[in-house]
Amino acid sequence: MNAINLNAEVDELKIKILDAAKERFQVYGYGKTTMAEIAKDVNMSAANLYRYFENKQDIALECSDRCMSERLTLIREAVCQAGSSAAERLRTLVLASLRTNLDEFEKSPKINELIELVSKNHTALVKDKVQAQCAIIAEILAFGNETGEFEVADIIKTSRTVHASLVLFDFPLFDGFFSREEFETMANNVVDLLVNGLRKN
Amino acid sequence: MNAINLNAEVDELKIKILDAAKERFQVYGYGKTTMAEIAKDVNMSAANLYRYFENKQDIALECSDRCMSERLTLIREAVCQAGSSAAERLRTLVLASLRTNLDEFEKSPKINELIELVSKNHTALVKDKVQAQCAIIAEILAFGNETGEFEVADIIKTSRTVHASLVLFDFPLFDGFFSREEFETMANNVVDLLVNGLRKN
DNA sequence: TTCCTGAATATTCAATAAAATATTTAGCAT
DNA sequence: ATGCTAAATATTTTATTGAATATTCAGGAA
Repeated sequence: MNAINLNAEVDELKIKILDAAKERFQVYGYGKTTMAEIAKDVNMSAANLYRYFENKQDIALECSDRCMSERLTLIREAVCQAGSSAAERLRTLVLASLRTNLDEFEKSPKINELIELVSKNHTALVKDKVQAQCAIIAEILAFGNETGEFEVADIIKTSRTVHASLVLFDFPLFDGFFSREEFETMANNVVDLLVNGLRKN
Repeated sequence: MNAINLNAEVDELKIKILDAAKERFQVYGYGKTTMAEIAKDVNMSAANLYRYFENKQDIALECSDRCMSERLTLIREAVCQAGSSAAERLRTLVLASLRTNLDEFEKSPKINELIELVSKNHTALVKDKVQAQCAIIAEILAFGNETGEFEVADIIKTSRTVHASLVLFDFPLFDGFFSREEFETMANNVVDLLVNGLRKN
Protein backbone atom coordinates (compact mmCIF):
# COMPACT_ATOMS: atom_id res chain seq x y z
CA MET A 1 0.00 0.00 0.00
CA ASN A 2 1.66 3.21 -1.09
CA ALA A 3 1.15 6.76 0.13
CA ILE A 4 -1.24 7.68 -2.64
CA ASN A 5 -3.60 4.84 -1.91
CA LEU A 6 -3.45 5.57 1.77
CA ASN A 7 -4.50 9.15 1.27
CA ALA A 8 -7.26 8.15 -1.06
CA GLU A 9 -8.67 5.80 1.53
CA VAL A 10 -8.40 8.40 4.22
CA ASP A 11 -10.25 10.89 2.06
CA GLU A 12 -12.92 8.35 1.31
CA LEU A 13 -13.42 7.67 4.98
CA LYS A 14 -13.53 11.39 5.75
CA ILE A 15 -16.28 11.78 3.23
CA LYS A 16 -18.21 8.88 4.73
CA ILE A 17 -17.93 10.54 8.13
CA LEU A 18 -19.00 13.91 6.77
CA ASP A 19 -22.00 12.38 5.03
CA ALA A 20 -23.11 10.66 8.22
CA ALA A 21 -22.59 13.84 10.22
CA LYS A 22 -24.51 15.91 7.68
CA GLU A 23 -27.47 13.58 7.87
CA ARG A 24 -27.49 13.79 11.67
CA PHE A 25 -26.99 17.56 11.71
CA GLN A 26 -29.86 18.08 9.30
CA VAL A 27 -32.28 15.90 11.18
CA TYR A 28 -31.36 16.44 14.81
CA GLY A 29 -29.23 19.60 14.74
CA TYR A 30 -25.60 20.08 15.69
CA GLY A 31 -26.12 20.12 19.45
CA LYS A 32 -28.19 16.96 19.56
CA THR A 33 -25.87 14.74 17.57
CA THR A 34 -23.07 13.09 19.44
CA MET A 35 -19.68 11.99 18.29
CA ALA A 36 -20.63 8.48 19.40
CA GLU A 37 -23.62 8.50 17.06
CA ILE A 38 -21.61 9.68 14.08
CA ALA A 39 -18.99 7.05 14.87
CA LYS A 40 -21.59 4.32 15.08
CA ASP A 41 -23.02 5.36 11.70
CA VAL A 42 -19.67 4.65 10.08
CA ASN A 43 -18.86 1.64 12.24
CA MET A 44 -16.02 2.98 14.29
CA SER A 45 -15.38 4.23 17.80
CA ALA A 46 -15.83 7.86 18.75
CA ALA A 47 -12.15 8.08 19.59
CA ASN A 48 -11.25 7.11 16.08
CA LEU A 49 -13.05 10.10 14.62
CA TYR A 50 -10.24 12.20 16.00
CA ARG A 51 -7.82 10.54 13.61
CA TYR A 52 -9.75 12.23 10.81
CA PHE A 53 -10.94 15.49 12.34
CA GLU A 54 -9.62 17.86 14.99
CA ASN A 55 -12.91 17.96 16.87
CA LYS A 56 -16.66 18.19 16.48
CA GLN A 57 -16.67 21.80 15.29
CA ASP A 58 -14.15 20.85 12.66
CA ILE A 59 -16.58 18.25 11.37
CA ALA A 60 -19.31 20.89 11.25
CA LEU A 61 -16.96 23.24 9.44
CA GLU A 62 -15.94 20.80 6.74
CA CYS A 63 -19.54 19.72 6.46
CA SER A 64 -20.69 23.27 5.82
CA ASP A 65 -17.84 23.82 3.45
CA ARG A 66 -18.88 20.84 1.39
CA CYS A 67 -22.55 21.91 1.43
CA MET A 68 -21.63 25.36 0.22
CA SER A 69 -19.42 24.00 -2.52
CA GLU A 70 -22.12 21.63 -3.72
CA ARG A 71 -24.63 24.45 -3.74
CA LEU A 72 -22.26 26.68 -5.58
CA THR A 73 -21.66 24.03 -8.20
CA LEU A 74 -25.40 23.66 -8.74
CA ILE A 75 -25.83 27.39 -9.03
CA ARG A 76 -22.90 27.70 -11.39
CA GLU A 77 -24.41 25.01 -13.59
CA ALA A 78 -27.81 26.68 -13.57
CA VAL A 79 -26.19 29.94 -14.62
CA CYS A 80 -24.27 28.33 -17.47
CA GLN A 81 -27.39 26.58 -18.77
CA ALA A 82 -29.31 29.83 -18.55
CA GLY A 83 -30.24 31.62 -21.76
CA SER A 84 -27.82 33.57 -23.82
CA SER A 85 -28.10 37.03 -22.28
CA ALA A 86 -26.06 38.18 -19.32
CA ALA A 87 -29.21 39.62 -17.79
CA GLU A 88 -30.86 36.21 -17.81
CA ARG A 89 -27.77 34.69 -16.26
CA LEU A 90 -27.78 37.21 -13.46
CA ARG A 91 -31.45 36.56 -12.84
CA THR A 92 -30.83 32.84 -12.79
CA LEU A 93 -28.02 33.28 -10.30
CA VAL A 94 -30.14 35.34 -7.94
CA LEU A 95 -33.24 33.18 -8.13
CA ALA A 96 -31.23 29.99 -7.77
CA SER A 97 -29.47 31.33 -4.68
CA LEU A 98 -32.72 32.51 -3.19
CA ARG A 99 -34.52 29.25 -3.83
CA THR A 100 -31.70 27.16 -2.47
CA ASN A 101 -31.76 29.24 0.69
CA LEU A 102 -35.50 29.00 1.14
CA ASP A 103 -35.64 25.30 0.28
CA GLU A 104 -32.86 24.41 2.65
CA PHE A 105 -34.46 26.32 5.46
CA GLU A 106 -37.84 24.74 4.78
CA LYS A 107 -36.49 21.24 4.49
CA SER A 108 -34.41 21.28 7.64
CA PRO A 109 -34.71 24.26 9.99
CA LYS A 110 -32.06 22.58 12.14
CA ILE A 111 -29.55 23.63 9.55
CA ASN A 112 -29.71 27.14 10.93
CA GLU A 113 -27.88 25.98 14.02
CA LEU A 114 -24.98 24.99 11.80
CA ILE A 115 -25.05 28.24 9.88
CA GLU A 116 -25.01 30.25 13.07
CA LEU A 117 -22.16 28.19 14.48
CA VAL A 118 -20.09 28.56 11.36
CA SER A 119 -20.70 32.23 10.75
CA LYS A 120 -19.91 32.93 14.40
CA ASN A 121 -16.70 30.91 14.68
CA HIS A 122 -15.40 30.71 11.14
CA THR A 123 -15.90 34.05 9.49
CA ALA A 124 -13.37 32.98 6.89
CA LEU A 125 -15.76 30.41 5.47
CA VAL A 126 -18.47 33.02 5.02
CA LYS A 127 -15.99 35.34 3.35
CA ASP A 128 -15.01 32.50 1.04
CA LYS A 129 -18.63 32.00 0.15
CA VAL A 130 -19.05 35.69 -0.63
CA GLN A 131 -15.86 35.56 -2.65
CA ALA A 132 -17.10 32.61 -4.67
CA GLN A 133 -20.44 34.26 -5.31
CA CYS A 134 -18.64 37.42 -6.47
CA ALA A 135 -16.53 35.33 -8.82
CA ILE A 136 -19.65 34.00 -10.54
CA ILE A 137 -21.04 37.51 -10.77
CA ALA A 138 -17.74 38.67 -12.25
CA GLU A 139 -18.02 36.00 -14.93
CA ILE A 140 -21.50 37.17 -15.81
CA LEU A 141 -20.31 40.76 -16.00
CA ALA A 142 -17.44 39.80 -18.28
CA PHE A 143 -19.87 37.88 -20.44
CA GLY A 144 -22.13 40.93 -20.56
CA ASN A 145 -19.22 43.08 -21.63
CA GLU A 146 -18.45 40.63 -24.44
CA THR A 147 -21.99 40.54 -25.75
CA GLY A 148 -22.11 44.32 -25.55
CA GLU A 149 -25.00 44.11 -23.13
CA PHE A 150 -23.06 45.70 -20.30
CA GLU A 151 -20.35 48.25 -20.08
CA VAL A 152 -18.50 47.50 -16.89
CA ALA A 153 -15.11 49.12 -16.42
CA ASP A 154 -13.89 47.48 -13.22
CA ILE A 155 -15.32 43.98 -13.16
CA ILE A 156 -13.96 42.95 -9.75
CA LYS A 157 -15.18 46.05 -7.99
CA THR A 158 -18.54 45.91 -9.71
CA SER A 159 -19.00 42.25 -8.86
CA ARG A 160 -18.69 43.18 -5.17
CA THR A 161 -21.14 46.02 -5.62
CA VAL A 162 -23.68 43.80 -7.32
CA HIS A 163 -23.26 41.19 -4.63
CA ALA A 164 -23.83 43.80 -1.93
CA SER A 165 -27.11 44.73 -3.61
CA LEU A 166 -28.18 41.12 -3.61
CA VAL A 167 -27.38 40.30 -0.02
CA LEU A 168 -31.05 39.95 0.87
CA PHE A 169 -31.37 36.99 -1.48
CA ASP A 170 -28.04 35.37 -0.80
CA PHE A 171 -28.16 35.12 2.99
CA PRO A 172 -30.76 33.16 4.88
CA LEU A 173 -31.10 35.86 7.53
CA PHE A 174 -34.47 37.36 6.72
CA ASP A 175 -36.30 34.12 6.24
CA GLY A 176 -39.40 34.79 8.30
CA PHE A 177 -39.96 38.32 7.07
CA PHE A 178 -41.22 37.79 3.56
CA SER A 179 -43.07 35.01 1.78
CA ARG A 180 -41.38 33.09 -0.98
CA GLU A 181 -43.48 34.94 -3.50
CA GLU A 182 -42.56 38.34 -2.10
CA PHE A 183 -38.90 37.36 -2.10
CA GLU A 184 -39.03 36.28 -5.73
CA THR A 185 -40.81 39.42 -6.83
CA MET A 186 -38.26 41.59 -5.06
CA ALA A 187 -35.39 39.57 -6.50
CA ASN A 188 -36.71 40.00 -10.02
CA ASN A 189 -37.20 43.71 -9.53
CA VAL A 190 -33.73 44.20 -8.10
CA VAL A 191 -32.21 42.28 -10.99
CA ASP A 192 -34.10 44.47 -13.47
CA LEU A 193 -32.83 47.60 -11.79
CA LEU A 194 -29.25 46.37 -11.62
CA VAL A 195 -29.25 45.27 -15.24
CA ASN A 196 -30.45 48.69 -16.20
CA GLY A 197 -27.61 50.24 -14.23
CA LEU A 198 -25.00 47.98 -15.78
CA ARG A 199 -26.27 48.48 -19.31
CA LYS A 200 -24.25 50.19 -21.99
CA ASN A 201 -25.55 53.73 -22.25
CA MET B 1 -59.25 68.25 35.50
CA ASN B 2 -60.79 67.31 32.18
CA ALA B 3 -60.15 64.35 29.96
CA ILE B 4 -57.73 66.18 27.68
CA ASN B 5 -55.49 67.29 30.50
CA LEU B 6 -55.58 63.85 32.01
CA ASN B 7 -54.39 62.25 28.82
CA ALA B 8 -51.71 64.85 28.39
CA GLU B 9 -50.39 64.14 31.87
CA VAL B 10 -50.51 60.42 31.27
CA ASP B 11 -48.56 60.84 28.04
CA GLU B 12 -46.02 63.01 29.79
CA LEU B 13 -45.51 60.40 32.46
CA LYS B 14 -45.22 57.65 29.88
CA ILE B 15 -42.49 59.60 28.18
CA LYS B 16 -40.66 60.09 31.47
CA ILE B 17 -40.82 56.36 32.05
CA LEU B 18 -39.62 55.59 28.53
CA ASP B 19 -36.71 57.99 28.86
CA ALA B 20 -35.64 56.41 32.13
CA ALA B 21 -35.98 52.94 30.64
CA LYS B 22 -34.04 53.89 27.54
CA GLU B 23 -31.15 55.17 29.62
CA ARG B 24 -31.08 51.95 31.64
CA PHE B 25 -31.43 49.72 28.56
CA GLN B 26 -28.57 51.49 26.79
CA VAL B 27 -26.20 51.29 29.73
CA TYR B 28 -27.07 47.98 31.35
CA GLY B 29 -29.07 46.16 28.68
CA TYR B 30 -32.66 44.96 28.74
CA GLY B 31 -32.09 41.91 30.90
CA LYS B 32 -30.13 43.71 33.58
CA THR B 33 -32.56 46.54 34.21
CA THR B 34 -35.38 45.83 36.59
CA MET B 35 -38.86 47.26 36.74
CA ALA B 36 -38.05 48.41 40.29
CA GLU B 37 -35.11 50.44 38.99
CA ILE B 38 -37.10 52.11 36.26
CA ALA B 39 -39.84 52.85 38.80
CA LYS B 40 -37.36 54.35 41.23
CA ASP B 41 -35.93 56.57 38.47
CA VAL B 42 -39.34 58.17 38.04
CA ASN B 43 -40.28 58.09 41.73
CA MET B 44 -43.01 55.53 41.73
CA SER B 45 -43.56 51.92 42.70
CA ALA B 46 -42.91 49.09 40.30
CA ALA B 47 -46.58 48.14 40.49
CA ASN B 48 -47.56 51.55 39.24
CA LEU B 49 -45.64 51.10 35.99
CA TYR B 50 -48.33 48.64 35.01
CA ARG B 51 -50.87 51.44 34.89
CA TYR B 52 -48.90 52.87 31.97
CA PHE B 53 -47.54 49.80 30.23
CA GLU B 54 -48.72 46.25 29.79
CA ASN B 55 -45.40 44.77 30.85
CA LYS B 56 -41.65 45.11 30.54
CA GLN B 57 -41.54 44.03 26.90
CA ASP B 58 -44.11 46.65 26.12
CA ILE B 59 -41.80 49.27 27.55
CA ALA B 60 -38.99 47.94 25.39
CA LEU B 61 -41.27 48.01 22.37
CA GLU B 62 -42.40 51.59 22.79
CA CYS B 63 -38.85 52.56 23.61
CA SER B 64 -37.57 51.07 20.36
CA ASP B 65 -40.42 52.64 18.47
CA ARG B 66 -39.45 56.07 19.75
CA CYS B 67 -35.77 55.49 19.00
CA MET B 68 -36.56 54.48 15.45
CA SER B 69 -38.81 57.49 14.94
CA GLU B 70 -36.15 59.85 16.24
CA ARG B 71 -33.58 58.26 13.98
CA LEU B 72 -35.90 58.48 11.03
CA THR B 73 -36.51 62.16 11.69
CA LEU B 74 -32.78 62.83 11.75
CA ILE B 75 -32.27 60.92 8.53
CA ARG B 76 -35.18 62.68 6.87
CA GLU B 77 -33.70 66.03 7.84
CA ALA B 78 -30.28 65.06 6.54
CA VAL B 79 -31.84 64.05 3.24
CA CYS B 80 -33.74 67.31 2.90
CA GLN B 81 -30.66 69.37 3.64
CA ALA B 82 -28.68 67.36 1.11
CA GLY B 83 -27.70 68.95 -2.17
CA SER B 84 -30.07 69.55 -5.01
CA SER B 85 -29.78 66.31 -6.96
CA ALA B 86 -31.83 63.22 -6.24
CA ALA B 87 -28.69 61.13 -6.52
CA GLU B 88 -27.06 63.12 -3.73
CA ARG B 89 -30.17 62.68 -1.62
CA LEU B 90 -30.17 58.96 -2.09
CA ARG B 91 -26.50 58.80 -1.16
CA THR B 92 -27.16 60.90 1.91
CA LEU B 93 -29.99 58.60 2.95
CA VAL B 94 -27.87 55.49 2.62
CA LEU B 95 -24.79 56.88 4.31
CA ALA B 96 -26.84 58.41 7.13
CA SER B 97 -28.60 55.11 7.77
CA LEU B 98 -25.36 53.21 7.69
CA ARG B 99 -23.58 55.61 10.00
CA THR B 100 -26.42 55.71 12.48
CA ASN B 101 -26.36 51.92 12.59
CA LEU B 102 -22.63 51.70 13.09
CA ASP B 103 -22.53 54.54 15.62
CA GLU B 104 -25.33 53.12 17.68
CA PHE B 105 -23.71 49.73 17.75
CA GLU B 106 -20.36 51.21 18.71
CA LYS B 107 -21.75 53.50 21.39
CA SER B 108 -23.86 50.93 23.18
CA PRO B 109 -23.54 47.32 22.14
CA LYS B 110 -26.21 46.57 24.74
CA ILE B 111 -28.70 48.03 22.33
CA ASN B 112 -28.44 44.85 20.28
CA GLU B 113 -30.27 42.98 22.98
CA LEU B 114 -33.21 45.31 22.43
CA ILE B 115 -33.07 45.01 18.67
CA GLU B 116 -33.02 41.23 18.86
CA LEU B 117 -35.92 41.21 21.30
CA VAL B 118 -38.00 43.52 19.19
CA SER B 119 -37.32 41.92 15.83
CA LYS B 120 -38.06 38.52 17.32
CA ASN B 121 -41.31 39.38 19.07
CA HIS B 122 -42.66 42.38 17.20
CA THR B 123 -42.13 41.87 13.51
CA ALA B 124 -44.69 44.59 12.88
CA LEU B 125 -42.34 47.25 14.20
CA VAL B 126 -39.60 46.17 11.83
CA LYS B 127 -42.05 46.20 8.94
CA ASP B 128 -43.06 49.72 9.94
CA LYS B 129 -39.46 50.74 9.88
CA VAL B 130 -38.97 49.29 6.42
CA GLN B 131 -42.16 51.01 5.31
CA ALA B 132 -40.95 54.38 6.61
CA GLN B 133 -37.59 53.95 4.92
CA CYS B 134 -39.35 53.11 1.65
CA ALA B 135 -41.46 56.24 2.01
CA ILE B 136 -38.34 58.41 2.14
CA ILE B 137 -36.92 56.59 -0.85
CA ALA B 138 -40.19 57.16 -2.69
CA GLU B 139 -39.92 60.88 -2.01
CA ILE B 140 -36.43 60.92 -3.45
CA LEU B 141 -37.60 59.03 -6.52
CA ALA B 142 -40.46 61.46 -7.06
CA PHE B 143 -38.02 64.33 -6.70
CA GLY B 144 -35.73 62.67 -9.24
CA ASN B 145 -38.62 62.33 -11.65
CA GLU B 146 -39.38 66.05 -11.25
CA THR B 147 -35.83 67.18 -11.89
CA GLY B 148 -35.68 64.85 -14.88
CA GLU B 149 -32.81 62.98 -13.31
CA PHE B 150 -34.76 59.74 -13.00
CA GLU B 151 -37.46 58.10 -14.99
CA VAL B 152 -39.35 55.93 -12.58
CA ALA B 153 -42.74 54.63 -13.68
CA ASP B 154 -44.00 52.94 -10.51
CA ILE B 155 -42.57 54.89 -7.59
CA ILE B 156 -43.96 52.69 -4.81
CA LYS B 157 -42.75 49.46 -6.35
CA THR B 158 -39.37 50.94 -7.18
CA SER B 159 -38.93 52.32 -3.68
CA ARG B 160 -39.27 48.78 -2.36
CA THR B 161 -36.81 47.53 -4.93
CA VAL B 162 -34.27 50.18 -4.05
CA HIS B 163 -34.72 49.46 -0.37
CA ALA B 164 -34.15 45.76 -0.97
CA SER B 165 -30.86 46.58 -2.67
CA LEU B 166 -29.81 48.65 0.31
CA VAL B 167 -30.64 46.17 3.04
CA LEU B 168 -26.98 45.63 3.86
CA PHE B 169 -26.66 49.24 4.96
CA ASP B 170 -30.00 49.61 6.66
CA PHE B 171 -29.90 46.65 9.04
CA PRO B 172 -27.33 46.20 11.73
CA LEU B 173 -26.97 42.50 11.02
CA PHE B 174 -23.58 42.31 9.37
CA ASP B 175 -21.78 44.57 11.76
CA GLY B 176 -18.71 42.50 12.42
CA PHE B 177 -18.10 41.46 8.85
CA PHE B 178 -16.83 44.65 7.29
CA SER B 179 -14.98 47.70 8.57
CA ARG B 180 -16.67 51.07 8.57
CA GLU B 181 -14.55 52.08 5.59
CA GLU B 182 -15.46 48.98 3.61
CA PHE B 183 -19.12 49.54 4.38
CA GLU B 184 -18.99 53.13 3.19
CA THR B 185 -17.16 52.24 0.01
CA MET B 186 -19.71 49.54 -0.78
CA ALA B 187 -22.57 51.89 0.02
CA ASN B 188 -21.23 54.52 -2.34
CA ASN B 189 -20.72 51.98 -5.09
CA VAL B 190 -24.19 50.54 -4.72
CA VAL B 191 -25.70 54.03 -4.81
CA ASP B 192 -23.78 54.80 -8.00
CA LEU B 193 -25.04 51.64 -9.63
CA LEU B 194 -28.64 52.21 -8.56
CA VAL B 195 -28.61 55.82 -9.70
CA ASN B 196 -27.39 54.63 -13.05
CA GLY B 197 -30.24 52.15 -13.23
CA LEU B 198 -32.84 54.73 -12.29
CA ARG B 199 -31.55 57.34 -14.69
CA LYS B 200 -33.51 58.55 -17.64
CA ASN B 201 -32.20 56.77 -20.72
C1' DT C 1 -63.72 57.59 41.05
C1' DT C 2 -58.43 57.98 40.20
C1' DC C 3 -53.81 57.18 41.40
C1' DC C 4 -51.02 54.96 43.98
C1' DT C 5 -48.49 51.46 47.24
C1' DG C 6 -47.14 47.20 49.90
C1' DA C 7 -47.61 42.70 49.96
C1' DA C 8 -48.77 38.21 47.53
C1' DT C 9 -47.95 35.35 43.68
C1' DA C 10 -45.91 33.84 39.36
C1' DT C 11 -42.13 33.79 36.53
C1' DT C 12 -37.42 34.02 35.36
C1' DC C 13 -32.48 33.92 36.60
C1' DA C 14 -28.37 32.01 38.67
C1' DA C 15 -25.68 28.76 41.14
C1' DT C 16 -24.83 24.16 41.85
C1' DA C 17 -24.50 19.30 41.26
C1' DA C 18 -25.35 15.31 38.43
C1' DA C 19 -25.27 13.30 33.98
C1' DA C 20 -23.98 13.21 29.30
C1' DT C 21 -20.69 14.00 26.02
C1' DA C 22 -16.19 15.51 23.91
C1' DT C 23 -11.51 14.67 23.88
C1' DT C 24 -7.16 12.33 25.35
C1' DT C 25 -4.51 8.51 26.62
C1' DA C 26 -2.72 3.92 26.86
C1' DG C 27 -2.36 0.04 24.72
C1' DC C 28 -4.13 -4.07 21.62
C1' DA C 29 -4.11 -6.15 16.93
C1' DT C 30 -2.47 -6.21 12.32
C1' DA D 1 4.52 1.56 12.09
C1' DT D 2 -0.75 1.81 11.32
C1' DG D 3 -5.50 1.65 12.56
C1' DC D 4 -8.16 1.01 15.88
C1' DT D 5 -10.66 0.59 20.68
C1' DA D 6 -11.76 0.87 25.72
C1' DA D 7 -11.16 3.37 29.42
C1' DA D 8 -9.74 7.86 31.69
C1' DT D 9 -10.29 12.65 31.84
C1' DA D 10 -12.08 17.19 30.63
C1' DT D 11 -15.76 19.75 29.12
C1' DT D 12 -20.45 20.75 28.20
C1' DT D 13 -25.29 20.02 28.92
C1' DT D 14 -29.15 19.26 31.89
C1' DA D 15 -31.79 19.27 36.17
C1' DT D 16 -32.67 21.24 40.41
C1' DT D 17 -33.48 24.51 43.52
C1' DG D 18 -33.03 28.96 45.97
C1' DA D 19 -33.02 33.80 44.95
C1' DA D 20 -34.31 37.69 42.21
C1' DT D 21 -37.59 39.82 39.57
C1' DA D 22 -42.02 40.50 37.03
C1' DT D 23 -46.76 40.81 37.57
C1' DT D 24 -51.13 40.85 40.08
C1' DC D 25 -54.02 41.97 43.85
C1' DA D 26 -56.23 44.17 47.79
C1' DG D 27 -56.83 48.13 49.62
C1' DG D 28 -55.46 53.17 51.20
C1' DA D 29 -55.19 58.32 50.18
C1' DA D 30 -56.79 62.23 47.50
